[in-house]
Amino acid sequence: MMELTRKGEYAIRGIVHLAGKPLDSVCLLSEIAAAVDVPPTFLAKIFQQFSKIGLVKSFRGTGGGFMLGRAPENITLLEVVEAVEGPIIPNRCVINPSDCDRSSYCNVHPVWKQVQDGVRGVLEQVTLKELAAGSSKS
Amino acid sequence: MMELTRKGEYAIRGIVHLAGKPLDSVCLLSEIAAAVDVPPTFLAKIFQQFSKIGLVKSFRGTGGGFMLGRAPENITLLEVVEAVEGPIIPNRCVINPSDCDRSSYCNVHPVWKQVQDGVRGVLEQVTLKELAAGSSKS
DNA sequence: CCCTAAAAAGACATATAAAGTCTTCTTAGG
DNA sequence: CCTAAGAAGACTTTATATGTCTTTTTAGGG
Ligand code: SF4
Ligand code: SF4
Repeated sequence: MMELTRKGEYAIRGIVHLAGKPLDSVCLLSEIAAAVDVPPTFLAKIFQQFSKIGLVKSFRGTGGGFMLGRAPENITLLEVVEAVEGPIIPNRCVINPSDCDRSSYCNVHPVWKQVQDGVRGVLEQVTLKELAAGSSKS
Repeated sequence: MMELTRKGEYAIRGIVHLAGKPLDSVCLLSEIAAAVDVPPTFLAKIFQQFSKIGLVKSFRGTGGGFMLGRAPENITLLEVVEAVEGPIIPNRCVINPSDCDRSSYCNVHPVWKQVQDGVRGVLEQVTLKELAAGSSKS
């Protein structure tokens, strides 16, 4: 359980690859897709999501492509994951306690909050800069 | 992401209910299902899984039913969850690094191990005894 | 102005997994 | 041998994951 989807995995690979590039260099989607071994059409969808929330900047037309929206040290893995997978929710009652009648007295409920905080805490400590370290090719 | 399935949620509810009963009392599946608001046929499947690994003991025929396999303070939430949901795997490379060519140099890989350990750590600290506290009726 | 290169958008298709049901079989007590 | 349970497995339905395809928009260059 608790498994990251392919989409999430691809998203991370893609943006980490971008983070390994020099800042302000525009990168073709096709180039990224090939480098990280992801179906280009699928990665396109993912980068569109990134673009909407500003995690990456996109440029259309000739000479277009993608670049990182912010400095890699200011983008956390948590942001990336939540951008494409949605919030970290170990159980639905965590985000919406009224979903479950039992939430008011349930002893399990707080455990899921603890799990959520734990996972978020780990992912929040990791930045794209660290993740890209060592994989910078030109 | 990271969401527990209904099956997992039901499993917890069911076994916690059982843990709230006096030890050595046999409990009907139908009674449990009604008490925790789960489709009886579905809960049956879940308890069969529990039974196979000894988390609960089952008795067939007239006067049959289920009872907890061990004392509730010796059963952790982690065991219950993993019994029905399988191991906690934030990403497939965690359980089988050879799945991914990149695992040898990937900087993301260790983060998922950290997440895994974190989640397991939380769930391992919680026992059925604590979860059942306060919900003992008869 | 037109042609081409690129991303954006949305409809579509397929595969897998989750969620639940149904039927038949086995076991045990009375 | 009849009835009350759980065991087992096939089956169905629904939702999600994993893509693909087509069309549109945007931008640069001749
Ligand atoms: S029973 Fe408890 S853990 Fe389960 S959904 Fe309700 S509040 Fe959450
Ligand atoms: S790229 Fe890294 S995180 Fe992703 S599957 Fe491979 S080893 Fe795991």
